[in-house]
Amino acid sequence: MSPRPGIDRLQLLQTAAELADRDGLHALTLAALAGKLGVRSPSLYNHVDGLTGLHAALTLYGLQTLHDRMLKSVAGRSGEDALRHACLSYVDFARSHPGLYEAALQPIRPDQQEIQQVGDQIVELLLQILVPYQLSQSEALHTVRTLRSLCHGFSSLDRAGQFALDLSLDDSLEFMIQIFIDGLTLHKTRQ
Amino acid sequence: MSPRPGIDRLQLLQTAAELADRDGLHALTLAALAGKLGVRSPSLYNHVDGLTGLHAALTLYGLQTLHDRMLKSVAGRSGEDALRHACLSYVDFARSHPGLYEAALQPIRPDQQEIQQVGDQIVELLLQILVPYQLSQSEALHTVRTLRSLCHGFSSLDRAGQFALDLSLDDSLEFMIQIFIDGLTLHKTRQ
DNA sequence: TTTTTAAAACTAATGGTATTAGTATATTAA
DNA sequence: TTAATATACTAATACCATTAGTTTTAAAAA
Repeated sequence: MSPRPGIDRLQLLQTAAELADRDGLHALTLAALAGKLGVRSPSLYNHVDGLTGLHAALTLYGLQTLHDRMLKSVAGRSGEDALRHACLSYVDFARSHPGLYEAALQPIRPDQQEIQQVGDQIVELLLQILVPYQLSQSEALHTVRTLRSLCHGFSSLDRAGQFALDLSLDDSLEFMIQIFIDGLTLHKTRQ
Repeated sequence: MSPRPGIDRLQLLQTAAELADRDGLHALTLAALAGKLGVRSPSLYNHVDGLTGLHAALTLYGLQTLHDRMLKSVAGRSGEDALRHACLSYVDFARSHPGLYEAALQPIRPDQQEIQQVGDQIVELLLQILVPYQLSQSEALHTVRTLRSLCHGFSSLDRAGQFALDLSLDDSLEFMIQIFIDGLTLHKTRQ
């Protein structure tokens, strides 16, 4: 045990995520976080390495949460069903935790290995789902990039208010997943 | 003519874009921009409405530039060829102007009509390209959302360093576009 | 040519932010 | 009861956006 309890790290991350979800990642300041935790800003430096460190911690926390959600949503499913639910859980997470999701996809530096690892876990989860499609290794990786682009692009554009038209978002999502699955199926049968 | 020339607005936007491209949008401060323009920060308030106004101006400028690039790249092309080049020019713009592109896709408020309009122009350009596919109106709009999600997601993940693996980005992009075209083709033939 | 005018530049000042240095405190372990 | 140490604190600095008020400058009017 520590000589003084201090702030719980998980509580710090959850509070930071709350602020980011409510007001946007840009509004997550050390001052605001400290205020909500009932502490002075400099005290936070005992737990995170400044604002940059807080962002990095949130990136990791967000990716871990995203991976967890996706993992649970595809448990017991396979094939198209798994693919569909992987996308749905991805988009659902981004929609329900916009600030944390934004933090999760902040640019990462090559030396941030722990973050890289969680990203790799997500890639491997998707690769696992794609096994039934019997793709070559490079094809599978291209497919994962396509899947991630689709889910991230949709989530990101939605949050940015770029889908302003009066047209169901859920229908669009179902449509695009189907286009992807059809494209992949056609690609496979052509070989 | 004005009673005093002052800073050229286009030059202001270009300089701001340069800074954003080089150091990231978050590093574009009024202080930095003023410094590069050889002027004091408060003077910028004669040209833009603070940092928020600068961001809004960059959003518009970025979207206009993106639309212009796409328009030129699909001139004289049609069908799959046009579709492919629309995606390629989109991703190319995002890659070569990361800061300006990031600004272009900042969240927009409903009252920013001029920005909305340019966004609509991009949507209409894509709808035009999709005419040969004879889609219903709602299908066409879902398709445009899919296209934009793919292009934005790919560009955004690329910039964020999420495509770390040693695998050709250009190959992934070509693969992704082909999956989309195949999926759309299959969707059409099924009706 | 001289005067007027208005936009654009400036200085000065304020408040908010991150960050660092150094000090006080509280809790565990000896 | 005391010593050690992680944590929180205050104080201070530097940078930033922003506002208010003043000065400058170039074009238009006289």
